[in-house]
Amino acid sequence: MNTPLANTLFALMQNYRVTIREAINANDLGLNAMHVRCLHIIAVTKHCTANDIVTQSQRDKAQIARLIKELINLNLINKCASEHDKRCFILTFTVQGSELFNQLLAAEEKVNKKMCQNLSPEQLNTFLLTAQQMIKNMQ
Amino acid sequence: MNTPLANTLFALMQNYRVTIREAINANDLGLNAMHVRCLHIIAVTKHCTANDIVTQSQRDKAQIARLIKELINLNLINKCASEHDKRCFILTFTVQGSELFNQLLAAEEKVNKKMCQNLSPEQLNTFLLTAQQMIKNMQ
DNA sequence: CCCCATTAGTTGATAAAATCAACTATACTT
DNA sequence: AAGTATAGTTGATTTTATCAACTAATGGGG
Repeated sequence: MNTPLANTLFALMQNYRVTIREAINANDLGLNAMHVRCLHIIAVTKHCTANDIVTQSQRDKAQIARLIKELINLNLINKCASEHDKRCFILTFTVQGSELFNQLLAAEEKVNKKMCQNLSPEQLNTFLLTAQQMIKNMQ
Repeated sequence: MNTPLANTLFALMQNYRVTIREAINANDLGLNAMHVRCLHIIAVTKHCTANDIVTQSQRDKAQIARLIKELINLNLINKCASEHDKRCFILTFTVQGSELFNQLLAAEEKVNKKMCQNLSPEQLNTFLLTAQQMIKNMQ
């Protein structure tokens, strides 16, 4: 946190967070970061269940259950019983939900573009590789 | 959050957070991330006041007031009235506090070393420069 | 010099987020 | 069929964060 590297990483993340929050403007819709995260997980997980979100997000299942309930109340997702396992509910986007999610993606893409301006593809690639090496180093 | 870059950054931060938490083991001492952050700010700010922490951390002053109270109760810092401005209290480390803070620094340094192994100084430098450019891009 | 706007810090109340534990219902194992 | 594991829900609680009101001190302008 006080090494130049950790400091820079923290600053970068903080900036990213603030910028993406503004860009997404999810607050106005009653969404917080965890809601957004859930939507992402639902989007990339086929036949996504609550439990998929729990394992991918590493959060408490009670918390996830409540987030899901809220997303359903906001009419962004549906849950329908799984045919194979009656304990599970499969989560899917509603029309509204996938519309909103596309807006999220567009906003994120915009922030990404902004963050990467003035950087060459090689620079970006090197950056990514270094970051990935760091991740490996810590495992 | 779903672009490769944002994803990698998130993963890196997540890893860093987990690793540093283990290394620091601050939980055992009753410290959370904000406590640690306060300690850092106190360490780098000469004649640090509660308000310095508020502005540097961007948190609510009520929250900071309570964190400070806790750090005092843990006997890690002292507050003594400022001579120049009777509204202010100057925060300083106790002996215990600076001992603990040095341990924190050592732990952070260790994690930093781990994170940077297998990376050349040039690679690290390029990484830092790119990250800093990104921060600039977002401002 | 005094009034008034500003600033530092504290406190109470409340909201938001996260965690724990108990519980139901279904599925799997043997 | 019985016991164990898994998915999800719910209530209670804890932890963090935020809002608003307040005291006390400062400092500038009339």
